[in-house]
Amino acid sequence: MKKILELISEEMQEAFEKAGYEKTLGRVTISNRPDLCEYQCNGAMAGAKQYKKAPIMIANEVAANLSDSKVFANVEAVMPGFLNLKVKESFLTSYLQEMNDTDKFGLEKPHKPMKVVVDYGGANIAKPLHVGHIRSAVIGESVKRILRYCGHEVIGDVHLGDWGLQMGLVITELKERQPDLVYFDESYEGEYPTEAPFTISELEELYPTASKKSKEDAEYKAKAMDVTFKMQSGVRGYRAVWKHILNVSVADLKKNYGSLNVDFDLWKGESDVHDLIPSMVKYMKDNGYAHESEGALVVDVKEDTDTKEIPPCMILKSDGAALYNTTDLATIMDRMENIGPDKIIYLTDKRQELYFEQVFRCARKTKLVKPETELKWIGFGTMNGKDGKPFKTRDGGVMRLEVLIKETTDEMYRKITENHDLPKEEAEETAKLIALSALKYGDLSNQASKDYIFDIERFTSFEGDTGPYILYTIVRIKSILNKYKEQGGDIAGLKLMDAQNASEKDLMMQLVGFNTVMESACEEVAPHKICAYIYDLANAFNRFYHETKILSEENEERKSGLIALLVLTKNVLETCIDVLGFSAPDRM
RNA sequence: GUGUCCGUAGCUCAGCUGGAUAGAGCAACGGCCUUCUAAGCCGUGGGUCGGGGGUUCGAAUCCCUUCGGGCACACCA
Repeated sequence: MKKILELISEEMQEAFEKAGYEKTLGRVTISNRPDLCEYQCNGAMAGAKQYKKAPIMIANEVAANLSDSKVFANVEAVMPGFLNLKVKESFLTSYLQEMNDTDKFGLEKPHKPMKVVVDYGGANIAKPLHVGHIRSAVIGESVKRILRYCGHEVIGDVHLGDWGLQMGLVITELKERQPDLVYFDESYEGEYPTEAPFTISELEELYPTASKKSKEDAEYKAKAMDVTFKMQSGVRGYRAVWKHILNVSVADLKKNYGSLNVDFDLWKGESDVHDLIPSMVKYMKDNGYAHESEGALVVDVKEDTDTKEIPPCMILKSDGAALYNTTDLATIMDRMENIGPDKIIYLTDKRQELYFEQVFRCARKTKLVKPETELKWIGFGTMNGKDGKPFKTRDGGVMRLEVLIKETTDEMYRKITENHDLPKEEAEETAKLIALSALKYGDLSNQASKDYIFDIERFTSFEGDTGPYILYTIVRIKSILNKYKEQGGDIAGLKLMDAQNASEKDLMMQLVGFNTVMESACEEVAPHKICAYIYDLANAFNRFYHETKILSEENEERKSGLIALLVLTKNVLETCIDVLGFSAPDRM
C-alpha cells in the first residue's frame, strides 16, 4: 500500500494544481514543529520565485482548496508561507486498519527484487572471536534481515579466513608439541583419526603462541611458511589436521554466533576457492588485464577521474603466493558462477575502504562481474573504549566476545533478580535476551560508519535510549494483552477506533510511519533508522500508556479498539527488533 | 605529503536531498505509584552546531577557507 506521506502529498499536490501551480510543490513532510502541526508543506515558499508571488498568497490559495478535504482536519497557511497540516482521526484510523490487515503492515515489495549476498562476520578459524568482531556480525545480521524483510533474496556468508599463514602457524606449533602424531608421519598411508587431537581451548592457545614465536624466530617462521605451502598444496597429513582445525573452530564459531543470534546461510571460506585461483590468474594474464610490476602480478585500476593515487590491485605476490585480494576475487568469481547475485554487500572495518575500491575495480575491469552487478562495501567505525581509543580490557588485552556476552548477561541477571522474583531458569533466559538487546541496540543505534564509544555501563542501563527500554515497552504491552485474555478477551480481529486524545493520536501517527522507515532503512542500509523509529514509537506508547486506562475501560467497543491498537504496536515493535536481530521476553 | 571521514549541551549521540524556537538519552534538580510492570511518565536548567567567509528570502545542513582529530596510502587482512 502507498505510504502515508504519499497519500497526503497527493492530496496536497491536487490542491496546488487546482490553484494553478506546479504539482510537485505539494510535497508534504513530517512536521518539524510538532507543537504547531502534524505534517507540513513548504511548497509555497519554494514556488514563490517561479510565480513571482508572495509565498503566503500561494499558501492561502492552496489552503482554500483543502477546506473540505477527507484527509486534513486543518490546513493553515502561516507566515512566511508554511502550510501547517493536521490530519483527520478517521483518516489515520482507516490507514492503520489497512496496515493492520495487510501483510508486512503494507510494506510494498521492491520494484526489482534482488538476489543479494551479504559477506559479514569476518571470522578467522583458529582465532577466537573477540569484541572487534561484534560490529560486523551484528550490523551484517541486521542488514541481512532488513533486506530479506523488504522482499529481497538474501544469502549470508561468513567467508571464513581459513587458508593463510595462520593455519601454517597453528599446525607448526602442534607439530612442535606433538611430533609423534600420525599426521606428521609422511610415510603413513592409513586412515586418520576422526577425533581432533586438540580441544577448542587448546587450539585457541596454539595460535598466539605460534604467532609470537614466528615474530621472534626466523627459522620458526620459515617452518610455518613451509607447512602452509604443504597444506595448501594438499599434503595429506597437513590437510587432515587443517580439516580438524576447521571442524573444531566452526563448531565453536557456530556456538558463539548462535549466542549472538547471528546465523549464516553459507559457511564458505577462503579455502573453498583455492582451486579456482590458477585458472583465474591465467584468465587475467591471457586477457591482458594483469601484468608484472616489481615482481608481483597486478591489475591496474587507476582511472582518469581519480583525485588520489589508487595503487594497482595485486593478484599474486612477488613470491608467487596468493593473498587476500586473490581469494576475494576468486570468491566473487565463484559467487557469480554458483549464486548469480545482483548485488554483493561486504561489511568490514572502514579502514579497508581503499582495499575494496581496488578489488571492486579489478573485478569490473576483468569482467568477473556483470556490468549491472552491484558491489557494495559498508565500512563500519572502530569500537572505542571510554577513553576514545580502541576498546581494550582493563589490563589492556583484547576481550573475547564470549566473555563480553557472559559479563553482560551476568549483569542483567543481577539486575532483574534484584527487582523481581523470577524462577531461576526464566531469569537466566530473560537475562540473555536483555543482554543481547543491550549489546545490539547499543551498536546498531549508532550510524555504522562512525566510530562509537562502547560503554557497557550505558548500554546495560535500563534507562533511556537502550535496548532494554524497548523490550520493557513490549513486555508492558504483552502483560496487558495477557490479562485481557485471562479475562476472556480475544485479541484477534479487533477493529481500531479513532483516537480520542493527543497521546493516542500521536501513537497512531508513529505507527503509520512504519513502512516509510523500513523502506528507507533498506535503501540506505541503515539499521540505526529502525532504532530511532522504535525509540520514538516506544516513547509514544509509554506516554499513551501513562494516561490511558485500558483494562478498566468500561465502553467495550472502545476497549477492544484500544486492545487492537496495542496488538498493532506490539507487532510493529517486535517486527522491528526482529530485523535488528533480537527479541523480547514475556516478562522482565 | 596525498586522499578521506569526523568536529552539535558536561558526557554519548540524532538531525545533514536547505525551512519556523537545533532534538534525544545520560548526568543535575523538582514532581507523579491504594489503580494495566515507576526498567515508566511529567517538568526545570544546560548550545555563538570548531572558527571565518560565501550562495540563499532562509544554512547545523550546500560551496570555499582555516584550525583540531581519526583513518588509509601495493607484496597484511
